[in-house]
Amino acid sequence: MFSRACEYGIRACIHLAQISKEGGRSSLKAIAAAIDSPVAFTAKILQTLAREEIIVSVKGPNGGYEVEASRLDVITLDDIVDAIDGNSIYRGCGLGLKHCNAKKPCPLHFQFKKIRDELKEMLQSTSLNDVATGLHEGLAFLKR
Amino acid sequence: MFSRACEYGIRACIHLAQISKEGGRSSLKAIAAAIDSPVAFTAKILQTLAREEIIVSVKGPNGGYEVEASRLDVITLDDIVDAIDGNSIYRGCGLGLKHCNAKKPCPLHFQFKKIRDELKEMLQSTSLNDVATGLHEGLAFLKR
DNA sequence: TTTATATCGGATAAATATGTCCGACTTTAA
DNA sequence: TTAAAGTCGGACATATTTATCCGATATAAA
Ligand code: FES
Ligand code: FES
Repeated sequence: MFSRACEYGIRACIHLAQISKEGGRSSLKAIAAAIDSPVAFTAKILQTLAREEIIVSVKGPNGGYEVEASRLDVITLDDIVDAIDGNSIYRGCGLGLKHCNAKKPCPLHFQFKKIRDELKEMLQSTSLNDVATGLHEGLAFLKR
Repeated sequence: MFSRACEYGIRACIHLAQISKEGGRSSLKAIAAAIDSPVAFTAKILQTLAREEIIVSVKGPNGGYEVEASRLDVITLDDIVDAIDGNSIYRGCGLGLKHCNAKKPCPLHFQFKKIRDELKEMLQSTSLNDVATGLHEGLAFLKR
């Protein structure tokens, strides 16, 4: 579905959302530990997310990463996926034709479209705030 | 969604379904041309599909590959995906946790499950016969 | 001003997926 | 019986993704 980088990115953002909600901040190491991901690789992904202005990086002692509390409701999963994996989920064809194209569809175009639209809707309508809640209550997990 | 190999595999099977329906047979070269895929790589995939008894390989002159006409209704897209990509679409977690597990779900488990179940239903309920029809009528394409 | 703590970013390495090559084998038809 | 057409499968090559390393840079606190 998503690249590994994107999976780490989403998990990192969810973790950060939870921390940021309480006014906190999380360092690279802490994030990697929280989501059980390779530290250096996670750093790259966080840099990308910071460049795309989804998260904020703070250098120096007591530094780390955070999400602006006021934007927790605004940032959606789709923003994260788009920043890391681009729009290939939407533009790509399920059978690997150059681009998905309803004018010259692959034999599964309409079946794929239905599912993809649902995925799109889900990603676009789910904010970081939405998803950080269950986590805090111990109902969901970012590592196992 | 699927690996490239799986995309080629599905496209090859759809092409073969169309040919086999008319009692024909298609050679490796012809298949690769029909679905616009690299010949040698396609050979590997067809070998896998033949080993899994989804398609039949016929050696020698006038040989090639075919699908038993009587099984066109029985073989589903899910069979093909399973033969090439395995069950990772179903067993894997959307956020990359070891396995999808409702007892200790990731924060997006229920959202993912819904979409995945729909995909599963689609793949399991679509036979080669279903999908080869529109193709024959020029309503769908295997390359572009 | 110094020191410790962090991120930044470029180079590199390892792993996986994709793609190629070629000799061996099988089968049909001449 | 021989030649041609085709698949089989192992070894090899390339591309992409994932992961690591390390020096440079920024910043807060002592
Ligand atoms: S053309 Fe294949 S999914 Fe749209
Ligand atoms: S646990 Fe993540 S999708 Fe089920």
